[in-house]
Amino acid sequence: MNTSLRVNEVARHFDINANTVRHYVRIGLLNPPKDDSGYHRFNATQQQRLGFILNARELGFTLEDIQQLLLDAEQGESPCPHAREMIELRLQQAKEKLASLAALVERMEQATSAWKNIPDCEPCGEHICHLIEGKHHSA
Amino acid sequence: MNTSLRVNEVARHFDINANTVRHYVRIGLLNPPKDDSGYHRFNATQQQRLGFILNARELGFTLEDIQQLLLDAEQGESPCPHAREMIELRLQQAKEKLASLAALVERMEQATSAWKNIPDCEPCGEHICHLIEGKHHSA
DNA sequence: CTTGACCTGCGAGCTACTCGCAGGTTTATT
DNA sequence: AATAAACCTGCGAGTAGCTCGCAGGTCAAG
Repeated sequence: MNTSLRVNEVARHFDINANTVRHYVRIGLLNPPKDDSGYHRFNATQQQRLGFILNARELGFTLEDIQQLLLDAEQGESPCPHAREMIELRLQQAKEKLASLAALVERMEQATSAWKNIPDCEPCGEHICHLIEGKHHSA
Repeated sequence: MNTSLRVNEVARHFDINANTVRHYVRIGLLNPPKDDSGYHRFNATQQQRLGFILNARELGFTLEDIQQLLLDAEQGESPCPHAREMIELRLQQAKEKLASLAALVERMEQATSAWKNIPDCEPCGEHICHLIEGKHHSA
């Protein structure tokens, strides 16, 4: 666990894209020191940080949220209160998104179903595509 | 219907943000001619186009999809075959997104529920946030 | 000492807007 | 007619979270 990995190695270890790791470094979520060749080196602390980031991401936190939690911990404060607040907000947002996405799927299914009984339109200059412009999804 | 509206007027008419209209102009979805003062003017054709765009958007087509459909119609071909193909793909993608989002909401709800019985952690240097790093969401 | 495989950080691009801004247009007031 | 205020314009840049491409650096083998 005291090994110091390079970007590609740590990415393989966590089974993620190396570019994702580079992205987290770029935006400051990770701060791996550089070696003599100028390559980023991920020690145990940075590896733990990355593990934390991936866990938090799985729970719907944004990268900015995660940055805040890491900052809390660095400054010796418990990140838990923030985590509890944040997940409540993110959960609510996720539910809203879920609802609107479900509504979209519903609209799409109704449209495809209705389109089965409608022939293709010939371009007549009056409409662009009567399938899409039709009234069948406004009722 | 033969009125020629400016950006803000047409936006109000369709109840959308004027910047959205400008965006569509910028990416070429709309091609309103300019008047003597250099302002975009939306005639009946452009207004119909915008209406079509909004309808298609409601059905889950991407702006690129919509561009293709408009191109079909401009070239005198029926856009319907493309529309049928596209909506099938977009529907499938929307369903996948819906499933993963539902799974996320499920994980978040389980986590918040589990966290109710766990006190805040004090920073001890061993972990970053035991709520997030805990095993309760990997089981 | 050179070939080649592998790796690096960084710039730019992706979706569909949304915001801010310098500056042009129009209208009301002096 | 001049001017100030209100309104509107197009365009540059920013948003989330990656993902890709690329010029160039590193390193072991021959």
